[in-house]
Amino acid sequence: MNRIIDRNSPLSYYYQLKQIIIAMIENRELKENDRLLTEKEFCEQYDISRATVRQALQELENEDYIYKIQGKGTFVSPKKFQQDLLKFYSFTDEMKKIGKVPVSRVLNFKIIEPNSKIIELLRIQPGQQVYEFTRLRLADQEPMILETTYIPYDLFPGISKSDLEITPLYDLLINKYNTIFCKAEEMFRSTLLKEEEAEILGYIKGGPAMLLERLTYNNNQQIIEYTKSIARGDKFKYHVVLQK
Amino acid sequence: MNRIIDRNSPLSYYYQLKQIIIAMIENRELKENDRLLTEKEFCEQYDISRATVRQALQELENEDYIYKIQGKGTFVSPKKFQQDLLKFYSFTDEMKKIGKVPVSRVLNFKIIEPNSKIIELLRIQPGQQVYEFTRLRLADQEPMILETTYIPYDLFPGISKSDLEITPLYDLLINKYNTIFCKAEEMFRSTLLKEEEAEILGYIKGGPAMLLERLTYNNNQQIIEYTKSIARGDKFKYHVVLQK
DNA sequence: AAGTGGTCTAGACCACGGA
DNA sequence: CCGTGGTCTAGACCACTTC
Repeated sequence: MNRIIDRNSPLSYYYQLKQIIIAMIENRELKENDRLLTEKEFCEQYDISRATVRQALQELENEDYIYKIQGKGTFVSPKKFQQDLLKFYSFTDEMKKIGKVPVSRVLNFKIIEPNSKIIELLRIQPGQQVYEFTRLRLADQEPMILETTYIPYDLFPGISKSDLEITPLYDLLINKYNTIFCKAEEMFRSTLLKEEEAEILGYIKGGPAMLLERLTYNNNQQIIEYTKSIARGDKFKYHVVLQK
Repeated sequence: MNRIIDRNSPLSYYYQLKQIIIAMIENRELKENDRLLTEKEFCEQYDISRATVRQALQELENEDYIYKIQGKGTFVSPKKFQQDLLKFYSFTDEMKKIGKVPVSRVLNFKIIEPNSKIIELLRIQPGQQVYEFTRLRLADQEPMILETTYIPYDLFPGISKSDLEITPLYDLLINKYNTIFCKAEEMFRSTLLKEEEAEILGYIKGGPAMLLERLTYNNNQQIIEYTKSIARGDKFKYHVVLQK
């Protein structure tokens, strides 16, 4: 990435400036809430007019890369969408919200050669290894959800069972592996509890249950996680708000 | 709404122009895909500079009120979110997508004094009447979903059973009553089919089912619909994508 | 008072679409 | 070709924050 405006480029100046600033944010040269150059400084440094600088900054603000405070300056946005996305799926937060104490037990932790269904879902090559682990989520010591997760080994080498027991999965991927979550896809179906599921969840065989499948993507559009969950139908509900 | 820029107003010119244009769109003086004045014409008509006009139009484009086509002009956006919102819930569209023929049968149509649960959900006053009707949705003649809907009578006086049989509900509310859909809230749970539900849906008692509840809001934040649905668990799945 | 972003002007040239 | 929106300049004054 050239850190100057190319006067012969077919790309507009404001667009080139945007790309320069985005690159600095994604390279971590600029971190969350860091202050950018002032508009005047951008004008001088890149020898462009203030209107051009303002167009670049305005678009970056619209795209949530930065925020502006009059009289103070322009700053790098915290990654709010990623937070929202994770909050959306956070068993821990949801349970705390309704005053329950969340606990997660790792029942099973393996590194395996996946079957063809998992290979297809994770979009990996045959022969690539994946983590497979099953977690039981409890609220106030009552079993709620049984989750089995598949994660490509190559993307996150060196995760151990004890990592999972200590640290929430998403915290691990974000902090240890610098992962950025960009997209998630989730599917719900109703089903009936099988005997072994009923036993683990402490509920009756044939009881109502929600079957959830989740695919999570990073900022390179790679699939970083596939999780299949069984949630107790008497305890679990799903709420969506759609608003402009 | 004054259709001139007030030079003494504390409001900025571009903001005043935005409000003028929004008012024209919401008054239906400008309809979907109508062309607006050109930027030059706005400059002349309101005696402001082109940069000011462009700021107003840029923000309106960001807010999806308008779209611009270089060389052609600026146009009023179709109400895409409303379409998306409805598409999201449109049984008809979903079935067509997978090549099934959707049919809807109105099993029951009444105007009632609602019970306290419905009064609370619809946020109406005791004594106000509501429509209550039950529809069975079929795909290729196979029963899929059983929906019971409650709608405040006062907001939409004069709906008849035959209206519902002829016209999709949302088309009726949009076109006959000029309703604008702004927000919807939906809740899912797993449950087991009761005997009478199983009979209507042509499935086994105790079979898996999805219980859906939906609240729909108009642009005045009034609740215009509460629907409780039972969907066959073996036929129905729900898919969500979250993306920045 | 000095420095920041917010608004606004008057003017220029370019790229695209249509007659 | 002309009219449209797209980009860019150089400069002005205002409102807000900090010192």
